[in-house]
Amino acid sequence: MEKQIEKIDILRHSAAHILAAAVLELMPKAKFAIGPSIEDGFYYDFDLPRALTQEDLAVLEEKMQAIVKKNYAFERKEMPVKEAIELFKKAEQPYKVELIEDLVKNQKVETVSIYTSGPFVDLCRGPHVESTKNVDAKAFKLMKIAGAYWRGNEKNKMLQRIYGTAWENKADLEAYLKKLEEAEKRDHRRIGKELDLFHIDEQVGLGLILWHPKGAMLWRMIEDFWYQEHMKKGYEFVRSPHIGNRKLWEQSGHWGFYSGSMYPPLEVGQSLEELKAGKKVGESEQYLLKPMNCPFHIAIYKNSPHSYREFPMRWAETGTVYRFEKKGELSGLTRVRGFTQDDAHIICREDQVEGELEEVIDFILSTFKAFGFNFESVKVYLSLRDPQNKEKYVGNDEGWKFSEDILRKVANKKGLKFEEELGEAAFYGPKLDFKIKDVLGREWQCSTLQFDFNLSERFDMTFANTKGEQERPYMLHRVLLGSFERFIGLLIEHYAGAFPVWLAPEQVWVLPIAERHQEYAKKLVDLLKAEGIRVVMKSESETIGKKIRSGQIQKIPYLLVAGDKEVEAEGAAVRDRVKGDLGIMPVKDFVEKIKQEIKDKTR
RNA sequence: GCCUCCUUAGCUCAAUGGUAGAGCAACUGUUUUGUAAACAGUAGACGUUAGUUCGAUUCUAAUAGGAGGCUCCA
Repeated sequence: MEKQIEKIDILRHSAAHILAAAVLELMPKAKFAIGPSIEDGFYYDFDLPRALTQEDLAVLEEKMQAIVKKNYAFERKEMPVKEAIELFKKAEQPYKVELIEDLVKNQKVETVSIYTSGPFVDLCRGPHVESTKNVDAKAFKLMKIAGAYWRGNEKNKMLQRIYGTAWENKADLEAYLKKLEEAEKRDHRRIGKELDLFHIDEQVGLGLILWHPKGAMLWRMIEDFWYQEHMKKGYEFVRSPHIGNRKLWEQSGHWGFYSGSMYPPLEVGQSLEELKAGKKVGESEQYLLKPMNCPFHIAIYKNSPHSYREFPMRWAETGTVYRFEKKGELSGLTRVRGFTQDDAHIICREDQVEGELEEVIDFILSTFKAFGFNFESVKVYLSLRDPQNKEKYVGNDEGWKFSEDILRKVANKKGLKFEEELGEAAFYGPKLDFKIKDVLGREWQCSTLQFDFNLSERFDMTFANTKGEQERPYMLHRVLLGSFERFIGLLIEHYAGAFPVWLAPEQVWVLPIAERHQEYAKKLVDLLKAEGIRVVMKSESETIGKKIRSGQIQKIPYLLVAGDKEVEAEGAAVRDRVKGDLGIMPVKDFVEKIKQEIKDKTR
């Protein structure tokens, strides 16, 4: 079904045409590609005689405003294909000609529509606003210049893309710009620095995260929770090494499909000296840093014969994997080269698949909930095989049909609102992907539930069925968080660094007012520590106001002030991160309160 | 990897073709404090390498990192 076109999209698309008209004025030799509306704005791709600069953007904005003022009508004209091709050939617009030719080829169109606004003529399906004046000259802004490949293909020419934002009125534009500014403050890279959680060190290597004590504590809390939940759900834990023989990956098929994004093999069997001397050793072997955990779990399975009675087997591991992502693709914690998956493989019989899929979906939903992610902010995709492009996948058609159908069925049964995406499946099977948006609106895959009907074949996994015959099991691959790195990045942004008590690396600071309160403060600290609460003593010779300020900046859930009154009352003045001063509370009451909150994961 | 932009102290920022200035943080001392910044002092930086120039942090180029796109994302 076609998506309904919103009024604001029409406005944005019209703004894209106005931008193109401005570019035409600036560079009459410009060649035009495409210019759609997008979330919050629009873009237009150009092939230009020279590179655009920041100054050009300002000039183009002025030209756009002038075009708006001129009040050009957007005039639609239906035109036979031949005539349109002629028109754009004459205008030396090869990209438009190519677009029309493709429309003819793929959709068998006989006419195309052309929109004219003043001197600018464009191939366009429309619709548009009536006139350039319908676009508020004060409600759009050109944001940035970027490169983009023609038709999104790396092998094609890179065009220059101008991104803009457009709104119905000035107030909306300003609100949007303000929102961007606010989003920047929640950026996990910024908060990671402010709260001293992690850093990426040039000397260590790109995309490799160094976790500082507070960040590692956060990780620990998440991981502890993860283990607890898996125990409850009947999972067992396995562990596997960081490297493995290349043959393993050849057998799995990963080497054939994805060696390009693996770290190059380590040559093992020769010494460093021999390597330097260029000596090849006969029995040298190649080892790979593992880009995923599955072959190891399969090896564990294959170590002994299995019976149908053992199923389902649910084997989980927080396994660190390494993928050599292209440099330009790396981004903070969300796209890295070394990361720890909260992986699990479920090996089961055909009659168990559906139930297991359902249970994993429930597990995913409850996990998101535990971390405060509102499910509306999670996008779900059913990633299918592209039947046009079969060489990217293994396995037969029946297998694909069976596994795709069952995933769709279960997703529907669970009431998931999902979009289907062709060509996004793993090479060994279809999957359900759960993506969370970051502060800039980019979606990042976290959970994924993959139905694999191929690796068991490739690795010759078997079990004895009720008749004593050998049968192939099915295998589900799944992660809930995705990777700790990415998930923590998104979590930081979700909470803007103000983690709920159960996750906060430092839950309580104790702030003695004067020197004479140090001893009492120390007693408080010891008491809380004995209760398993993560507490820090702030004994610096600073004013109480200063200590409170830094506690607030560090987003510590509770600050306990200890002065004369508290010593007297054998309590602590509790300051809540959000509510402020709660007054003096008996220590026991506070311990009970915070322990309850930690247990309930409420705040 | 490709396109555009950015890189000054631990952090946030300033200035300049004639060897850099501040706030916070750090350190030392004084202060002993009542719910978002006590006072004084000390130490600390032009990403790297070339080029232009009498002289480069400033201009140019390369390189390394970073940001946003594109591509990719098992």
